[in-house]
Amino acid sequence: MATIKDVSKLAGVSVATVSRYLNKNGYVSKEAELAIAEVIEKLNYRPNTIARSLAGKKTATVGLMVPDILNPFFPELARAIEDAANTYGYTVMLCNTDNDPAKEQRYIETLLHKQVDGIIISSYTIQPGHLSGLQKAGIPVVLLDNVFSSDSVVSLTVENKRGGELAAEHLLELGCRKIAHICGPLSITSSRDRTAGFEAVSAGTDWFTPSLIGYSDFTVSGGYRTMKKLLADHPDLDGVFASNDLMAAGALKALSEAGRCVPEDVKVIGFDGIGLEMLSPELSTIAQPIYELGKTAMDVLVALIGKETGIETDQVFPVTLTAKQSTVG
Amino acid sequence: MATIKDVSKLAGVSVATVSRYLNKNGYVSKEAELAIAEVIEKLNYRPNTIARSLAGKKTATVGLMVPDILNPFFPELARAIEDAANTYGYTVMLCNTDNDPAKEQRYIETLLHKQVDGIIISSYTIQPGHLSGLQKAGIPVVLLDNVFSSDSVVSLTVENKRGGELAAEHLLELGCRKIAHICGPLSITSSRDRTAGFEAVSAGTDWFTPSLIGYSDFTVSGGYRTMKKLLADHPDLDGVFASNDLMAAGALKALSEAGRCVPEDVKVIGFDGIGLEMLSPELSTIAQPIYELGKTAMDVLVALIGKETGIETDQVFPVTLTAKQSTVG
DNA sequence: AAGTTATGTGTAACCGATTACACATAGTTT
DNA sequence: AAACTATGTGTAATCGGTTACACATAACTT
Repeated sequence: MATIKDVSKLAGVSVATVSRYLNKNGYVSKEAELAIAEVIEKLNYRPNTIARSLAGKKTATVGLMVPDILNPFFPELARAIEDAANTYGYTVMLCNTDNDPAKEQRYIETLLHKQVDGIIISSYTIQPGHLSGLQKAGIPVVLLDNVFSSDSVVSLTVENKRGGELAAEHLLELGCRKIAHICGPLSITSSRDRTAGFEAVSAGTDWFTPSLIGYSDFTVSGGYRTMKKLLADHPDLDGVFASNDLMAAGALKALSEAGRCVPEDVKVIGFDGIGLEMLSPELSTIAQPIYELGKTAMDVLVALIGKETGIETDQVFPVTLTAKQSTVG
Repeated sequence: MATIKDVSKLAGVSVATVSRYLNKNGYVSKEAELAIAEVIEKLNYRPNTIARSLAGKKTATVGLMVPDILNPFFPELARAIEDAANTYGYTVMLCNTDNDPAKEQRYIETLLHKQVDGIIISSYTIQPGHLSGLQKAGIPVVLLDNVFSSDSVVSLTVENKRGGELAAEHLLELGCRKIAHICGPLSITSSRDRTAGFEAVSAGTDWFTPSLIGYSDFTVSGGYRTMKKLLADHPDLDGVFASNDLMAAGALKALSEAGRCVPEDVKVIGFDGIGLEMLSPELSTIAQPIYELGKTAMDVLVALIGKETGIETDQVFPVTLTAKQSTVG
């Protein structure tokens, strides 16, 4: 593989001039430019990224840490981030953390020593203290769905509480008079907020009782089990709001097995807006702008890497009601 | 961040000795060892991966190219590969190619210049010629689901044809007497093989006719549309084999909308074995050992990177029938 | 006792880029 | 005409490691 030296020799200039040409900084004469361009073409020369990183301190690589790429929410996010990264000339390193703080720490260390230019973290378990190594090294971080303000850490979230309200309101408007709620892990802020939104709307109604809230874990099987229990306790329920789409899908399955028709007997709405087009009936949901979240995360990260100032440290994105067959038939 | 020089100075030895200590090659005395270990601990020193790569030609990074991480097959693969990579101390760069040869080429170039140690490619469109740059640079490649023998390129596939046979046999054994087939893109070898397996079993029967085969595209909506058409042409069909699980899920949806009960009226089986636990009824499938495929891909890649010899260039993995509600109730 | 072999260490070249600095020349100001 | 400024280029240090090679000493061989 050709090096910058080969190019400089063949083009009859110094490596400095070639480097200036490549990076478009400093002066380079028209003649030199042409000569270099020609040689580069001829040798099919591409600068060695590793050497460039060592000298220039930039790797054009970002880390993406997600709990588990198997959860369909994260491929959507990853895809958006990868697309955006691509347009900026960045490459993405994928890290599955399993929400295991030890694994998270190991990956942060690894990414730190691989000198990624920035990191996007989606994690329920991360704590401000875990990021101190990155802060010290001046590596920018964008946090998804986990807010803790701090310099050089930007957080992106959605209107989780408003989403919970929207879901409850939607079911009420459709005539539901006994709405159950499958809530996610209480350790997760956004999960708590969604439930809070639901409660804000339901708590005042005559049908509401705390046992209509079933606690679950954001998985399909968890939603399935919790739905079964709710059905046993409240056979007359006519609406269900699950704090994420996977649990909602599990609820649909439990309802179908129990012989309930959706949406005729029971209306179901989820949260997230992941593309679960295989479901029948199709799932109504409170959709997050997942692609936009991912893209913005990357945009912001690139801005931080470029030491731009005036970046909002906390951005909250709107959610939108997407009514499908599971509520409106 | 501390460098090897800092360590060598504080420990009172040369950088060479520290390097030998770090890489466990060459001789290092007990005293030196202890002194170095102590200093490393004290400075919390970690070797700079970039510098190490530049000098040592190894980046401990591998590229993973997949068509689209949004297709649930690929997160499963990615997860397996990432887990395996992790145990070897490798990091994974994720690339979505969209089966676009130009994008593929760009990514190969990028990975080449980022000097990844190896690449795992899952692609329907890749051609032997596209890999010549990698071959020339001596970067090992493992190909998934796309066979073309060549040195330093290992291919991993599954018994696609046998899977098609298994699916057809399974439906026949369950009493189906008119089985439709939703086949995938004919441009994809494994897709053709699955269909060939189905045909091998069905072609001899009295009910078989070519119009029972519907052509589709490996997506949920494609499976849905094709199922509708098949139902219109053959209202009396009582079994469906789809060449992948996504199309099978689409078929289930179409059947449900058409008022057909699965598996009572129609039995459905897919192919792949991706975890579609949200479906009701749960989907029977011809399962590929996806996790094992991914893990093996990484194992083989590491072996190739280590210049091990005697690696089988073509490995074919078995498939297994997983009977669930969509065929056996 | 001389010749090997094993052990241990340091110097300096090298990987392939970037960039500070020195220097030269041409074009503008005063 | 002297003094600047803008343009253009090359030398060499630097990034932070690895490793070939030279050299020294200790431990075995015969």
